[in-house]
Amino acid sequence: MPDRPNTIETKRERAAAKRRSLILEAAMTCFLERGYHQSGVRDIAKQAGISLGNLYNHFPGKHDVLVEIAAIERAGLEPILKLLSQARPAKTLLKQFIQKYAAFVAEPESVILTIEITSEAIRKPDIGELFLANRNELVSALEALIRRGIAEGDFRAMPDPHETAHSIVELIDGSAYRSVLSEIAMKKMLGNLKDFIFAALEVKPRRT
Amino acid sequence: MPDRPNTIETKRERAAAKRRSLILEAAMTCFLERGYHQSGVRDIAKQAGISLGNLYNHFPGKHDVLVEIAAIERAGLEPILKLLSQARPAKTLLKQFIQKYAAFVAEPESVILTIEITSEAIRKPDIGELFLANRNELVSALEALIRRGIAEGDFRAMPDPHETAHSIVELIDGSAYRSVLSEIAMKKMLGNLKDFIFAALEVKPRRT
DNA sequence: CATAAATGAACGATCGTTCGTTCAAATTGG
DNA sequence: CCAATTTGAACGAACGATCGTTCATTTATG
Repeated sequence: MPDRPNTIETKRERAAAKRRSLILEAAMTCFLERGYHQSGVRDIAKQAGISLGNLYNHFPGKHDVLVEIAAIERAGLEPILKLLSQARPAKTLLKQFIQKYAAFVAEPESVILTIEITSEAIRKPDIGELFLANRNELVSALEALIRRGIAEGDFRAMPDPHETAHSIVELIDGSAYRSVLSEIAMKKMLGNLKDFIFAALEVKPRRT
Repeated sequence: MPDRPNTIETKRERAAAKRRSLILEAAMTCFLERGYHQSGVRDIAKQAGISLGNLYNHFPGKHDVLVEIAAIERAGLEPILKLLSQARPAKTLLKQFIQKYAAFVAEPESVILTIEITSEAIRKPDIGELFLANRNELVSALEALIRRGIAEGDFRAMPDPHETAHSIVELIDGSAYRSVLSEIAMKKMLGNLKDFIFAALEVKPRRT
């Protein structure tokens, strides 16, 4: 077989993909350590161990590196989305969701990257849309769980389960931010977080 | 009266103070429009209508301008803190707090500035401390209100009123962010916000 | 050998800050 | 009360550094 263009191409592509992910990891390190605007393209290239010019062979520009990183952040949510779609009791699932999601977003890396991305999202529409897409996917899954919980009598009837799902996510996010910025262990907040959320969701027995 | 040194001095000081607030306002405009790192010192000076060099007669550097702006943001919380210390029923006060605080933090200016300041606070300790000080003052006032509500039988006994106060503030903050970033009117979220918070706080009648 | 990958010098722009200078107003001395 | 002197606000050129990006060139590879 003299010509195997696809095989050859994938070989090259594999190498290129490896370089790309190398650059992305390096960029993530820089953004975490110094912040997006404080990190120069030279810093990223140096961290990745490649030349300045070569970085531009793999990415159109600095902005696109951040976009890709923002997209990667999304991947971390996959197992949590899977959890939400399981067919177990709503209460149990919600409890596990709170734990898992809290543990995920309370990682200092996650908090700092999210803040960095959010502040960039204000003026860069493509990043903003990516951010909202991720969020909506999570909220929709949580909303479905809540609706199921209501139907099964585990949760009270509430005016707008979609908004409630948003509230729950924002509550956990807020706690995660605080745990990182104030250097308080997320573990210490989890108990109260669960108490607060379940108190807001659970059915209230009628007075006789 | 030949010599009135203090009067004269205050005259100068008044002028200087006026310039300072002029610069701060200009800087705020720039930071809102372009973001902190995208705003050059020249932009701020031009916006303020003064020269580049003169700005450095009034502020040691760009960083200090942001610090001052972060401190000013705090002033907006004053009326809300006052509200919380009133001697009215806890439920009524909490309802009013949610409305007022939500209206305040859902201003696009407030959201954008807060994100800008937060992202800077990660790596600038002085800004971080200022941010936390503001937050703690608000949370403590809210905690006192909650404790009063519990004592008066309006709210349920909860494991940690301090954490609950944090949760409430973070919940409103999160909604405010979303209302600005997703361009949804805060008004539309207020109903569900109140429902969620009160469901989490209110006493649950015992089953007979 | 042709093609892609990798390099780092170079570009123009802009960054935050410093500098010497100007000048009007305040203070002092006579 | 006027003249001499001190003060500090205002200015913008200049500094060195760094920014993101481009490009001609070299190196490696299929």
